[in-house]
Amino acid sequence: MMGIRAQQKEKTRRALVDAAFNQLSAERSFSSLSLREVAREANIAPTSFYRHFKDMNELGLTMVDEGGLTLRQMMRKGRQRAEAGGSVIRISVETFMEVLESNPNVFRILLHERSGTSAPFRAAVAREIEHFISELAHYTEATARRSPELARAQAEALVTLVFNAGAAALDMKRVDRKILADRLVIQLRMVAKGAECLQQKMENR
Amino acid sequence: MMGIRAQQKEKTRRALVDAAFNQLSAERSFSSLSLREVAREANIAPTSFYRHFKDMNELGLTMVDEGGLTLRQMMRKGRQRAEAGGSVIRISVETFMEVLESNPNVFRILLHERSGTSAPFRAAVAREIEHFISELAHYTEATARRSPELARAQAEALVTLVFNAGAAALDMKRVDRKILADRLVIQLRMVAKGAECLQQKMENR
DNA sequence: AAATTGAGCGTACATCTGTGCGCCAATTTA
DNA sequence: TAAATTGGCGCACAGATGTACGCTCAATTT
Repeated sequence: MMGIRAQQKEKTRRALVDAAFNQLSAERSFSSLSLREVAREANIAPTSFYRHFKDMNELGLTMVDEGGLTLRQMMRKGRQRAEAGGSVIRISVETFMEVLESNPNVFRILLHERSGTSAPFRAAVAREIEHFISELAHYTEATARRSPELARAQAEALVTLVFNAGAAALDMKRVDRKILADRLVIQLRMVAKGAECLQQKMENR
Repeated sequence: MMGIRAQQKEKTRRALVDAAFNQLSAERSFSSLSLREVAREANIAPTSFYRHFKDMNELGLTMVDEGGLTLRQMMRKGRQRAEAGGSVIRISVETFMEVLESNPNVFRILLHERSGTSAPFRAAVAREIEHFISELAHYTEATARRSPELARAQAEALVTLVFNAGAAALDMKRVDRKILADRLVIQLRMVAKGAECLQQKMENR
């Protein structure tokens, strides 16, 4: 059991993380947040921030980690739905868009810091996305008898397209998001179909 | 003819733009530059900055415009080379990587501000990239008899993959860039081949 | 030759930032 | 019950930032 003291600490720590997430938006990136702003939003004194995080970077990396968690939950959800049958691509895109919509700021930090100015951040995001890619590559390799290299290239392309669409979808209204999602499905099918063709071509010689 | 006075003005204006470009790096984005830093690097007083730009945003948009110019020059160069024959995809990727290598900071601002926090910036970059996409879509529509919708989706996918690879290539050594470029070529072929298949499928019913 | 213009500078100011220091009060430990 | 720990606070400071204002002086116009 957690002492009343540790509970309170955990509570304000969450308040800090939540405050940071809540300040994110289309026009506000994590790196543009100041320690004081976050502390203000969390209703603590600026100096109290240090009781929880060494600096803003540490807070940010914590947030990226939570993003990774969301990503993995999303994968699980997608896999469950796919088991019920239907177009894997379509189901995956739908799942992605749903999760994106209910956790916009989690994706904001992932998508933005992926190409941000902090090497540790980029590495952390890359690591999370790498999960995605390798899992996908493994799946394709197994179910479609794809060669490892081709499976890898295919998975990368798919993930690139999905995340890119995600970044674009973040600031769209529902209607436009639907159009985007439909186009994304087509693009993913292109990659899948094309990979299949390339695979056959390689086998026939 | 330009008076000696206008010449001098143009000269320090360029100094400002160049100073800003030169400060960009993997760990330094445009939005993290301060007016004073840029002025310092350009060897002018901070307040003199205003003789040339209303604020940092205006400077940034100027830089994005120059980026658009670079992009269009790249397209021309690629088209010329492609006329000589050979794999269009491979030639395009090679051209892209060359231009990327010799103008890293031009691409930095394009690639970063594409998903940045300033709506005007995002719009400006999107406009430049849209050139790319529509030109490519038109080309595919004409030479491969692709339907407009499919051509558009295909072009978008291609451009997404290319620019994404470009962002990743920016901070790589030459060797890794080569590997990346080869994989990119494969991915682009997937899209091209897949689009072809989808097109045929649509026609056969 | 005289008057006007304008690029560039220095000073100044209000505002914001991160963070060191010492205190308090409540919880935890001894 | 006494002592130690620690989350949270206020104060204070140095440094950086954007920008308003007014000056200078060379180029340009009249």
